[in-house]
Amino acid sequence: MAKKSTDDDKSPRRGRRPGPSTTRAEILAAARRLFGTHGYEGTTLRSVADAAGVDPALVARAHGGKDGLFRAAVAWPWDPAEVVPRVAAGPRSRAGYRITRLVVDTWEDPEQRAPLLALLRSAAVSDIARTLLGDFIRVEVMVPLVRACGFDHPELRGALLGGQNIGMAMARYVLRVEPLAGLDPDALVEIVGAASQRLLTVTLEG
Amino acid sequence: MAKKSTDDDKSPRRGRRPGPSTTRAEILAAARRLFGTHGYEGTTLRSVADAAGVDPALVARAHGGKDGLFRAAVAWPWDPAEVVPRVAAGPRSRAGYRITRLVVDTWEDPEQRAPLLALLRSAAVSDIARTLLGDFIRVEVMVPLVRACGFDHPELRGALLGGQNIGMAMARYVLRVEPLAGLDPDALVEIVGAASQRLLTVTLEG
DNA sequence: CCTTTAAATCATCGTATGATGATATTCTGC
DNA sequence: GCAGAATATCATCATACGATGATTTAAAGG
Repeated sequence: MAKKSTDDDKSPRRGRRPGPSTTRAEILAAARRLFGTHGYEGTTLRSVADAAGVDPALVARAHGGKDGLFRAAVAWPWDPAEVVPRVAAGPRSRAGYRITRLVVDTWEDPEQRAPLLALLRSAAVSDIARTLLGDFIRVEVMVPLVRACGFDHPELRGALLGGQNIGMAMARYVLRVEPLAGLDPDALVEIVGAASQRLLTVTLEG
Repeated sequence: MAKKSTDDDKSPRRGRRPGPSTTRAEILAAARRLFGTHGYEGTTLRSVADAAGVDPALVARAHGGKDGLFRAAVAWPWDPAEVVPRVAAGPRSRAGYRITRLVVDTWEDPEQRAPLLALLRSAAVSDIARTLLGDFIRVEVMVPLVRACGFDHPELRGALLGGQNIGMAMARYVLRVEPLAGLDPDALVEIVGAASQRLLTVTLEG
């Protein structure tokens, strides 16, 4: 059936394509989508290749193997060094709401949701994901945020806040439990923000 | 190390063993351990066979394939029909604490922790796990508990509570973020219980 | 007893996965 | 304009996985 390659081509022609190449970025985008949907183990290099419309070997090499591809796919969407001081600024009595707002806004942006989902979905099996998630709480965002807001026991409160947000994300975006999954983001911030505020201010013995 | 045996090494002898067989239960125990450590995809039937000291084919068949083995491994450790009314009994002002106590007690029992870990670690990739976890919130425990305690919006509050507890478990038992991971269980109940109580009593518009 | 059923291993089968060497094409620096 | 780096596919490779048919041994039931 395939004769002349008028346009019904089936053979993608062997070497490099003319013009500037955006393939690496497309591979990354496809990987982000698939890692976010199926997690680390559930995503194969071949499925990424399919989604990106390229040869599997290219996917395997372009970012340095599957691990490298995953690392690149879950790179943090914003810079904590910039975000933490900005969110910490403001009245302490609303700090829980501001932190929750940050988390919910990030999740609600479809662009940023994929890497977070990938991280969450892979925390079970991938040491990389587990380390990144742990650092998100301990080192990058949660604990520094609590500390910057001037609350005591920043490590414990940061861990509690991190858990709170991870659980909310699991229920809303992974398990999709209704009516939580369909709840208006502002209402969600209101509710979870109040709970977070309590975690920040409740007295801790010791 | 090895028991004294005349034919001391390699050949496990072909057919059924004399005496009553506990192998099915041992396979299940090994599976629970491994699913809890590595999740669904990260656990292979061969690794379970190794851990149980048994032929892989036996593992594959004994509980009806990998799916059947997983289902058996994460069977719920207690009967919701008995537990829900018991926890619901008592003053509403302490309901959040009692619910948290139930969850923490379950997680702190090493026997019961493995299946919960397996569920949590596999929620990303396994439809079975996702369904079971969702039903835990929606149908079996959380929502019924909120309803039995007589609070309004039981679906939403149950989902929020479920998320709260899942997040706490992720941070404490999967990511093992300190000092949350090392926190005394009673102190944990005190803190998370307060947050849960708030989720039960905060006013929800609509 | 003797037949049936359950328990256990062995030997594969088909498939999928991540990786890599080989090769073809295009772009870039000099 | 040409050497070399960057892009892209093709063709495999070794490995690992879950499943299953075949066979052997022990228990159970009449």
